[in-house]
Amino acid sequence: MSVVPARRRRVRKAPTILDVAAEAGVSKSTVSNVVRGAEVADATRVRVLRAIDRLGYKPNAIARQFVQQRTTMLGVLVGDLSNPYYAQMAQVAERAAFRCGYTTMFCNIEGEENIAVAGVDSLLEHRVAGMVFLAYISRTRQLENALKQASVPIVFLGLSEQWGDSVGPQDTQGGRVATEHLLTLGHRRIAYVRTPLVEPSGDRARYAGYRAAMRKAGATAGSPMQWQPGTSTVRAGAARQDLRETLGSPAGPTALFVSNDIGAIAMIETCETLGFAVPGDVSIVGFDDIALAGLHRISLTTVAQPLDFQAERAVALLLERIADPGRPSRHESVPVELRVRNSTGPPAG
Amino acid sequence: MSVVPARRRRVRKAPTILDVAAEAGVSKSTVSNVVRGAEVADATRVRVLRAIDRLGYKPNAIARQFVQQRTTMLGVLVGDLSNPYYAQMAQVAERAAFRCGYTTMFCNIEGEENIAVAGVDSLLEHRVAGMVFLAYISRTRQLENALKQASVPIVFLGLSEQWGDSVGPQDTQGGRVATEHLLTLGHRRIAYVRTPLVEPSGDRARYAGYRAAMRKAGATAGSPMQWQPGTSTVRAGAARQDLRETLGSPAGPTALFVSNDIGAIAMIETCETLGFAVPGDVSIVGFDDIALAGLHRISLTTVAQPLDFQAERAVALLLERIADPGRPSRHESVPVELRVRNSTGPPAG
DNA sequence: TCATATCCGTGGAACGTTCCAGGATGCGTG
DNA sequence: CACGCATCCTGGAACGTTCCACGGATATGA
Repeated sequence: MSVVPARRRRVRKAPTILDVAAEAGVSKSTVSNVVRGAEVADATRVRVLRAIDRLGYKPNAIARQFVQQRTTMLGVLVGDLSNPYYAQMAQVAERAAFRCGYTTMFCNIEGEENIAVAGVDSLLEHRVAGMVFLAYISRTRQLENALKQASVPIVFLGLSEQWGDSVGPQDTQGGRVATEHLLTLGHRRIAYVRTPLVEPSGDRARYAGYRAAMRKAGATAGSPMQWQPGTSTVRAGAARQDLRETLGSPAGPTALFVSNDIGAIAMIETCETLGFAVPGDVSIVGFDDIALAGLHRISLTTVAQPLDFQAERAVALLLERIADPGRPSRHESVPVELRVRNSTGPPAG
Repeated sequence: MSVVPARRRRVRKAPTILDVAAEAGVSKSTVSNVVRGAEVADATRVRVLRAIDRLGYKPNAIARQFVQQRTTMLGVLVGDLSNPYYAQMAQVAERAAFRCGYTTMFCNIEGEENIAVAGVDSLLEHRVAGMVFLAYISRTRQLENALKQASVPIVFLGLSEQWGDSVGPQDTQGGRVATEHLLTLGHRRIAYVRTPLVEPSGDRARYAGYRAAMRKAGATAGSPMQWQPGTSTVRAGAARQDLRETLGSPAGPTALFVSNDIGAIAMIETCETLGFAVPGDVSIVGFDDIALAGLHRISLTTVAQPLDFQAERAVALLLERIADPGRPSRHESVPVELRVRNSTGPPAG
């Protein structure tokens, strides 16, 4: 009876570097060197590679990450994957990361803070090398703390942020050109419509652009109308208004600037359901230029922001910071561009 | 001068279980027990929890996974996140996995086999506990091998497969009801249009349903028309045809059954660009019922498959198999339902 | 021939956790 | 008091890799 405790048996245990070493008749270090692409004499290398092939060895990334005390995983906190705005950025970010040898862990936060906090925790427990924050959630104290206490780099994508790195569109400029487009068409009563689907700071900047353009043209800027897609009432300040009445009244807006495309498309739907033609009775401008906006049937005039480019930059910034954590934080804002389509036209009458 | 090699120093090293143990005055095992929720006397537990809080300790999932020789990560191979069909399923799958304590690693394969193979490799190196295959790529030998050699469970989502588990829609039934709908409207010349955006086996089944319905009604089923969205030519067998001529000819189809919604919506665009009204000149039916199809401006008649339900089931099947690898493989096909909207109507004349 | 340099390969420590056998303590019972 | 038992905690081994200092050949130069 052996005193040595039997090695726990497993079904079809995956071969390790030691199995390969034995098979090839070299030390584990040599196998490690081959796998990592370090200098090894050619003859030895092929011997090892053959052994790897015979055994079907796959390096254990978990063990590697464990010993190296760092991972090649990025975490992505994404607001809502079924929203094409996020989906597209998420996709590009994943591709960019993969190209650089990083895998990507996603966490859908669905606009809920507690999920977001749990997601951050989970990502940190998995020791991701960095995080991409790609969400519109209005960050409360708890989430803010969770993010700030995280000892890993964070890049904010689609918005600019005081701390960490960030990549976002030129929101103010975008708000301005959208509004100027409507003014040029002859509109004077233009409303700014805010939906919950946009990040608060970006929203404020877009509104600021709108205000600036209105003021410059001598038109009166209204306060933002809050709108929840799917409903037909809006809130302006404390007052609730019925959308049908608002648009139907003689003093009502002839054009709407909705702060994001998903909201703008939903607004087109709602307006038409209420019997207002777009752009005949009301012109609508969006923001983002998601793929959907370009469909003929939709044809939304919008402010295009280069989603792919931003996602690429975000990953690039993140990797730079991972490589050099001491680097001062960077904030990139990328130019936007008006895309005129068929949801806007001159005001009626 | 000390002979003992100095422990490599790191900036702000994350606290480990040992730091917590020292802080709380207990052994590392006790801390481990607290963290894992094992039985620990209440007094000790609070002492440990306080220490955890003071130090800001976060369990190291990498180390845990390493010692346990298994992870709580699922890999998802997704065809194309910017396609809402996948995005929605991916989102639901991620949520379901997260609820069960699993994190999700995504890999966008973008329809390219070599990316898919590299992605599978990467997921396996990270020792994911299982994989969800959510893509339309036609699997060539190499990818097929990579998947089969993977020693982890795989579930195919959105398609049925001979091996592994799978969850998919009742494709044949769906093809039948879509076709019957058009027949009922009075169409006799109905074409089946295949785009590269659908998984081959699902496509074949939908076509089979179409054929069956046509035969039963005494109409002649054509061979599938291959169509690449964005172009205006189709291939039927070996022959290339111009879409404008095809639809314009007196013997041309009065209705199209496109095998997926993204393709169907693109087809509406193309038809209208070519001057054919939908549904006036040509009726179009899709398959999937993505959110987009329900927009007023699109209003696509389509075969609805419960995407959320399928994604949930796929994760459930995967976790069951992870828990019991010996379980016989399961294939679930879920019922579909015709959703009649405004892209179909009686044939012209 | 010896010293030195170069080239390749090796062995051991370390990473942070889990798991398990067993130790310490306290309590009830014969 | 001795013993058994329950309760609670502990220490060590193991996981698969990387990294580093070192070792043994072989070549080079004096």
